[in-house]
Amino acid sequence: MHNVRVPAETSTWSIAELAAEYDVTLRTIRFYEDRGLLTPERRGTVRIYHPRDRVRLGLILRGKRLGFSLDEIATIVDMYDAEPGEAGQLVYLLNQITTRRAELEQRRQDIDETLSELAEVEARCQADLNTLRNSR
Amino acid sequence: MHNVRVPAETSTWSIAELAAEYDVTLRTIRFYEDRGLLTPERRGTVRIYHPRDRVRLGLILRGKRLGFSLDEIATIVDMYDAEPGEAGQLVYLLNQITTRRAELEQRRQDIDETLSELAEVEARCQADLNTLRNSR
DNA sequence: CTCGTGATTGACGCTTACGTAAACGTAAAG
DNA sequence: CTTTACGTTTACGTAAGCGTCAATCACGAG
Repeated sequence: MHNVRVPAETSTWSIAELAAEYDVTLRTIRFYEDRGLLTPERRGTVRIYHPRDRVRLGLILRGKRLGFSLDEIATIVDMYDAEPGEAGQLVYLLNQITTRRAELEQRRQDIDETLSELAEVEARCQADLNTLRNSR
Repeated sequence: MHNVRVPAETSTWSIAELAAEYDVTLRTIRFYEDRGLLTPERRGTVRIYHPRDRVRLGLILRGKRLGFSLDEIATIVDMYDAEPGEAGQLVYLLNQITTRRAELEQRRQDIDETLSELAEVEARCQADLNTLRNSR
């Protein structure tokens, strides 16, 4: 038997478990740590990932899907668990948010345009297919 | 005076004009040609860009904003001016469209999630700022 | 003719985001 | 004890997407 462990309290993950869950390689996860995006606990030399790390990995991958660079993703993700801090920090954060929001809205517009254009192409294809079928 | 040319019929552009309009470098435009994304006319050795090329450049840059690779962009952009062709081609195109649509809708969902989370962070920031102001 | 402007083709460099060994440690199972 | 599974660091390799010279034409103005 394969010794299917059902840990009493799995609020931590190994690097392999996280990799499997998000379908990335170990290399990728270690690389993100190298870039300061993840900071897992160390038990000896072994990495232990906590819920916080898991959430951040999800955010990182979503950022990637949106076409942000890892540097950009770093500033975005760090906004999520920023300490209250002083007024200057807060104002900086608010400005960052405004900037990112503008970018995201631009992207959404790009998506909507592309989707409607794809719909046109699709309609043309369907029409051409029908023409082919009728001329047979 | 700077000899502001107002050509009687500007349905073509130089590489510099296109670069200025889309705010990219000449190198970038030539690179896209190298990758088969643009195919300008040649007058001697000089590149002449027609409306078709201009449109394609716009599509390419939009694709980049959406985080697609140049290879992916190539297949997308080529769908736009695909010849009617035979049934197999049309079916292939329709499948491509389905795939791209799914990707785009995933991205839009990513964007919406990110936007609403940014709104939360923003609210927290504003609240913290108010707290700071009141405790002064 | 000469100069300035704008174009061309190499060709090498650089950053990002990992892939891919190589060489090694550790702990449980057989 | 040896194997197996899983983890580690170090380090070189690579593909994409341009940046950045350098050397060279072509042409209109003066």
